[in-house]
Amino acid sequence: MLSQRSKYALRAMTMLAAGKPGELVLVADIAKHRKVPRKFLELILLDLKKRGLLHSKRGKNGGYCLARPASKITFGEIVRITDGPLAPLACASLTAYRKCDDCEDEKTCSIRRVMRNVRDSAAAILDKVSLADTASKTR
Amino acid sequence: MLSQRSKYALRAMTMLAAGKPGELVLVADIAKHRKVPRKFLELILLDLKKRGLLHSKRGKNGGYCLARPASKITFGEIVRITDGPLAPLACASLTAYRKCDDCEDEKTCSIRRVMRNVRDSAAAILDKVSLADTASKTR
DNA sequence: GTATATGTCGACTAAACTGATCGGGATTCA
DNA sequence: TGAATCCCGATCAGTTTAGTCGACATATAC
Repeated sequence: MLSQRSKYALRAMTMLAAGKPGELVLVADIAKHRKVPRKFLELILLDLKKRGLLHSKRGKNGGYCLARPASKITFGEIVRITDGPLAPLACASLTAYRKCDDCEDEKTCSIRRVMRNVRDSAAAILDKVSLADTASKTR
Repeated sequence: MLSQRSKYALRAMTMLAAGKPGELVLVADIAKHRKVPRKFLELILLDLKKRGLLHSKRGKNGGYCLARPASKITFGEIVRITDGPLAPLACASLTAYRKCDDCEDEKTCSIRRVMRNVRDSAAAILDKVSLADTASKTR
């Protein structure tokens, strides 16, 4: 299950995708419209910014906007940033591979094989769906 | 990502599936061969038993065995017992549906729609793969 | 320059969860 | 009886999660 963090991130991003590209939106506005605790949202947006998904401007009339066109930001990216790898097992992850501690033979591990399939099918969806695919329906 | 619990459960179950049907196996043996902390494994097996996946016998010459043919026990069942619903969001779950707190219109929620697809594709795999599919390769 | 709005950031907290251990109880068999 | 074995409640340390607080940096408007 996705963390609250991830859910909030997705909500915020779909809201930004629904507006005009480049238009700055206040953290407070996102928090209000998407029902996200304000201060918590700040942390999440900051993180998304550091990972290159958002731009921000400080000071008066500041705010956040998408760093790229909505069509170039996928659900997969957002989820990986806020929740970590998609794969159910680290040894089945592409973006965050790590060898199992106790598994001798990765090649023949049927658990890994199955989980790799799960990962692949999740990635096939999440890495294809972009914020643009949701923008029209979200407002 | 799957919890350690789930990983241990899957390892234990594949081991039981690899043996003769109905043959009793000691917790201690599973713990040893699958490198799972013994006491922790007891809890997990007990849980799987309560949910109808395992049979056990107490006392001398006791042990655990699968409660059904390996072909009738799926990865999906095991994961749901040890890790909860497959869906990334409760509102996208079939077996553990719960309405989103803050989502007004489920019908048009694009986040939900995407996550429902992810759930469906994961379930399509995990509910189809059974322990029998792994048994031959696991020994 | 000053005031003010706004993002930035580190520290902090309470609660829940995770992974695991301990000690003993109940049951079965020989 | 006694050894083997599953059953079970209590406990625990560490991590994660969700969220708050307060101060600071920066930009704009005046």
